[in-house]
This record gives sequence, C-alpha cells and structure tokens, in this order.
Amino acid sequence: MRVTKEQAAQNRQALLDAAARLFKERGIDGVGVAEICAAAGLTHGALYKHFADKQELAACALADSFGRGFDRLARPKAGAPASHEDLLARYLTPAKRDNLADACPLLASACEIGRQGEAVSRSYAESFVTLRDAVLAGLPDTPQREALATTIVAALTGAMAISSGVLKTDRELADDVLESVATVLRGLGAAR
Amino acid sequence: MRVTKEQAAQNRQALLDAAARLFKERGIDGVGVAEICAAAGLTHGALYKHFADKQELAACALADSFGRGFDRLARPKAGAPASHEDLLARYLTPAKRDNLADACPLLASACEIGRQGEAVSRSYAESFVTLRDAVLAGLPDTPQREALATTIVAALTGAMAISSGVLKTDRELADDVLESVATVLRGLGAAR
DNA sequence: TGTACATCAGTGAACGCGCGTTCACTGATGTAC
DNA sequence: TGTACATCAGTGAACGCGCGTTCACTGATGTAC
Repeated sequence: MRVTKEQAAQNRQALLDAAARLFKERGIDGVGVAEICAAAGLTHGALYKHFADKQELAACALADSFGRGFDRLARPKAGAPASHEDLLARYLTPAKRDNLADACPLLASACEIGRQGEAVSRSYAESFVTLRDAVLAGLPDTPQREALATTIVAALTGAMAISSGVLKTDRELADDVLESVATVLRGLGAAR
Repeated sequence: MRVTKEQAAQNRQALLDAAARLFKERGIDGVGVAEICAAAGLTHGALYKHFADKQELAACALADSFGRGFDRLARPKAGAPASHEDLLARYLTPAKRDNLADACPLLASACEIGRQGEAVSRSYAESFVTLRDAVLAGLPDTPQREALATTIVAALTGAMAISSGVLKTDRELADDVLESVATVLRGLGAAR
C-alpha cells in the first residue's frame, strides 16, 4: 500500500540508520538485508524501492552515518575546528569499542571496505579525507603536518581494530591498546 | 583411501597455506571451505579430519601464517632484533597491499577478528603481542617505549586497512597513505 | 619376511539454512479534471 | 470542493545459490602375529 512522501522519507532514513548500526556492529557481509529491513520496521522487498542493491545501501549508510557523527563532533564549538584532544577523547574510548554501532564507521568498518564494491570505496574515501582534514586543522603548524594527520587517523583506525580483535581474549590488553595510542597521539598533536 | 602419515601432514599444511592466503585476500567470512580444500587439492570433507571446524582452521592458519612471516623477518640478521627500518620497509609497501595474500595476517585480517570466535581472537592476540614486542626491541630507550610500540603497530594496521579501502577509488591517495605513515613512523622510531 | 586385518585420511552425496534479488500484487496517496 | 484514476511504497511468496557440516563408504597404510 502506498504511504505519504513524508512516511517514505522516514522509512528511507530508518533503513539507513538500521543499516549503519548493524553494518558497524557485525560487518557489511555479516548482516542480511532482511534483518536490516525488519529493524527499520519494513519487509525486505521495500529496500529495493529505495536502493538499487545492498552495495548502494551500504555506501549511502556509510556516508550518512559518518556525516551525522562528524557534524556532532564539529558542532559543539560551533564553527571552530575540533581540537586534537576532542577527537581523541571521542574516538578512542572503550565505550565506543564495546558498542561499535555507535562508533565512527571509518573505525568500525575499515578493514572490510577493500572487499566491497566501488560505491562503498568511494564513500569511504570521501569520509576519510574529511576526517583527515579535520585532524589536520587541529594540528600545530609543524613540517609534515599532512603526513602526521594521515598517521593519526591510521593509528585511530588500527587501535580500534586491534582492541576489538583482542577483546574476547584479553580485555586488559584491549584497553591498554586504546590508552597507549591515545597517550602517544596526544603527544604528537602538541607542538614539538 | 588412506594416505601415508607424511602425505597427511603435507595435506594439513597445504590446507593451512591455502586458508591463510585466501582468508587474507578475501576475509574469513568471504571464503568457503570448499574453495580452500580445492586450492589445497582435496575435497571439502577432508578438512574435518584435520580441524574441528572452520573457526579452528582460521585460528591455526592465522598463527601459522604469522609465525612463518615473522621468522622470515627475524632471520636475515640471524638473531639480532629486526631494525625499525626493516619492519617498515617490509610491512608498508604498495606491493603487500595489492597482494594481501602475501601480507602479514595482522594487517590483512585485523578488522574482522572481532567478529570471529574466541580461538581466532586468541591466535590474533598472541601474534599481536609478538609483533609489538619485536617493534619494541627495535626502538631507542625513550620514555613510553611500550606505548609507542603499540601505536606503531596500530598505525601499520590502520594504514594498510585505509589504503586497501580507498584503492578502488583513488590509487594516488592509497599510495600516499602508505608513504605518509611510513615517513612519520620512521621519524618516531629514531631517537628523539 | 609374509599374511591377515584394523585403522583412518580422503571422497562425494546429502542435510538444512540463510542469502540477495525478483515480481505479481495491494491499496492508500497524490493528481488531473 | 468532489470524483475518477494513475502512481508507487510496501508486501510476501518464490527463485537459484552457496554456505558449513555430517556421514556412509573406500581402499591404501600401518600393525599384529
């Protein structure tokens, strides 16, 4: 049965939200379209009225999830670039690792992107550049600022992946990884 | 039909090798047991005579692949700890990224480990600690050496993941990520 | 050393299951008059 | 504003397919005598 335009737009957003959370939590290949649609309160057929296929849904959900999180990060100071400290405090917490659905898709989904299609890769690349540039804006005016910003994002990404990976075996080690990386990055962000 | 003990041991190793390569290339969840067995020259039923299930195969393949690569890394100087330079030169190359089957399983498989079972997580954690300690051995005697070693491994991991992720969209960016991180880590490894 | 037989690595058909996607259909919405 | 009808978001059965795992069977190996 047909629904109002507003309802359809809400349903589309519900699909994006459910997809983003589930994909971050269990991976793009680890969640079926039926579960996503059910979480959004729809049946699986409805998905294909909004997105061409699962890949397009994944690409859109990644962009949407990153955009919302990034806006939230940038907004507090309303315009002023987020400080290096802010970024670390928000990104590298055990809470985010324990609940990847709430984390940044760049950190939660990093490794599987290479195995996805072009649309997902493009969406990921755009978000990466945005985050890297935000980090760059918060760095002091040192030589090799660009390379440093890239390294910081890489370390954030790797720290979250490693911490998640060893969590089932050794929670202490998992927490130590996050702490260690945060400490070192804090030092790198300060003027040298 | 029964085979000799030597043949059986060879077959087991062939399974480990095929599994490690395919898992690194396409992810643990991205490869079926039938394909692994075929690559090892066996039928799928044979796998369960060597391993309890796919998870155990994954855990063993990760440990085996890491161990072999790590021995190769440590051996050249026969006993002397690998220099920080050596590690970077071997780990962070576009060639490894373009052929993940030949890369270190810690870098190629990082993100999906959190979604695997306990056995895989344990195997991953052990390999991580081994690599981190090897990096530590190559670092000068500065304060916070431990945290720095962890951060270096995290940055290596993240760099490979990000570079693989953006490769389909922007090869230049992908190469830049590897170069930038290598440059910064080179500086971090030198005495400050 | 020669023979009889138990062992067991490997085979391949079969299992139930969940996957992504398609499609004929429904019926309220939105629009043309 | 009221009516007739085309549009299309959402439904749910059905599709073919590949997945991990099981299991009865095979037949050369390894062993006991």
